[in-house]
Amino acid sequence: MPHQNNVFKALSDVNRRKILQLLKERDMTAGEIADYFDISKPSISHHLNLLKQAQLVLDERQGQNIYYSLNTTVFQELLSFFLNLIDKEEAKSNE
Amino acid sequence: MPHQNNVFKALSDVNRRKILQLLKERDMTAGEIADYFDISKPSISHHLNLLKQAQLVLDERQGQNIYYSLNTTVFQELLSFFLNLIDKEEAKSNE
DNA sequence: TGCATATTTAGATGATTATCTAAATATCTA
DNA sequence: TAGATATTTAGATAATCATCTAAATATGCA
Repeated sequence: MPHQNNVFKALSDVNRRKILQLLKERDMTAGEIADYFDISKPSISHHLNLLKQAQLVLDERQGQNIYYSLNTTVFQELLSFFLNLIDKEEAKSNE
Repeated sequence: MPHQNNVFKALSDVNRRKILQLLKERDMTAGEIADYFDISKPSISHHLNLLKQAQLVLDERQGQNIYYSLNTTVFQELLSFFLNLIDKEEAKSNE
């Protein structure tokens, strides 16, 4: 159960959202991910760490590489957040 | 069509998310909203402005008051963002 | 063991951001 | 029009954050 604030903070950076989009297609190593960006590897590592703290991604070492993948569990929570806002709104307009 | 980055930045602050939760229940004036917080009115005004730029809220002046309300249109976009991530993930696991 | 590769950690720096107080603007009403 | 109320704007400050380089850690392999 990640702190909701961590999740939204993690999503507030365009590079981190781009990482999520990449991982949507397939699991990737930190190095592979870094190749898609113009920023340094330590910066990518920093972003991956924030995504990990938010539990938006999972990591698993395989030899020298660390593979990152999406953790969709937390996305379910996010969906609930937004659906809740919208549902209440619709309920209100039906009053 | 707000810039996606504005939307996520707007959601990245706990006070702004709390404002959205308040507006979920009913439309409120800037002053009424401020009463729910320990921070100054100018700070609340700043947060409302960011939410407005992200088009997450709408504002309408009525006399001396300015009423704020949720704008659910943009939430639909956000839902699409997350549903898209989850859908692709499920597609991948069905391969 | 020693070297190469992959990744992270440490520490510094510049940019962005949340917050404040003071002042300005808008509206209402006597 | 003058004073009161509601809200925003301006400008300053402290905290947070994204980024960098250099160094440390982890693993694989000859």
